[in-house]
Amino acid sequence: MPELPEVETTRLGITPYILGKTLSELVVRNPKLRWPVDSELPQRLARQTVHKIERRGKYLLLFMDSGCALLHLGMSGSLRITELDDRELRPHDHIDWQFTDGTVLRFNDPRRFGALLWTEAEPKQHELLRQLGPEPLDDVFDGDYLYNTIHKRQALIKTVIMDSHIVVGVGNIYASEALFSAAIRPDRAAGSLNLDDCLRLSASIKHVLAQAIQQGGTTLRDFRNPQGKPGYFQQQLHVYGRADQDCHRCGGIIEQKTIGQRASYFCGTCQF
DNA sequence: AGATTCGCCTGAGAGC
DNA sequence: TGCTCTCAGGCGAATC
Repeated sequence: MPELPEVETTRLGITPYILGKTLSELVVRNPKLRWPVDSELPQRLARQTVHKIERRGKYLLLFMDSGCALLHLGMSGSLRITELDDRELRPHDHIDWQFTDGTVLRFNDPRRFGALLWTEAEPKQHELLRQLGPEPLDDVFDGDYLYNTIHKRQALIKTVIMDSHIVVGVGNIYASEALFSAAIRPDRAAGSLNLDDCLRLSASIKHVLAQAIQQGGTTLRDFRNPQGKPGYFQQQLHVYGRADQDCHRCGGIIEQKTIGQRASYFCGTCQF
């Protein structure tokens, strides 16, 4: 389930293989993703070159000659690098980016919550990106920002830090981990956090995400980087998926609770 | 406006 | 073995 670190790992993984390369053909085997892939996209993209690959939140931005492709992995999507003579399609290999040198970027997405969109305008003005909050690793995301943004909110803090309008890229796994790291219970009202709480929490979010990127992301079931290697961050998860196990910090028992219809994990002893 | 719920999907795992 | 049921989850849309 790709969150920001997995998307960033993917970006870093594909960049050396496709940057500066020219697309010979975009093959769309199944256009039925979260939004249908524009049937004219293959024709439009043919012979265009990849000039830059950026990330905004969990969106990958592939800057081409006449516009920008927005790629979202949803929750089960992945990209892998292969070659044109690789005829062994796996189930759910929906899209191939075939480049003139024989390199293929292959998009696989069993649950089809992912997306491939195209914009010829400034991509950050795109409907889906315009509303997004700051990048968690940017300096503008800090304790002051967090406090000012959430101190009147009644919603639960875990729900709020997962809201992409507040800050992008914090999914279910890292939300639990960051709150553990900051010693804040996930079911506190966001507005009950004081400035010091917000300083710790913003720092924890940055720390957890940066660590996860460094480890190549988290592999729970099936995440692989574009070269097929798993991530290693799951080896240092403190609470996620550890219900009834002992707390690494205080020896208490990790609890599981549904918050905002999502499984949440925390230590009731050392998170307040 | 903010909070909450829904819907899109399929694979994995549990239970029978 | 094989069927059915439940759960997982990003996030926009719809609803309260």
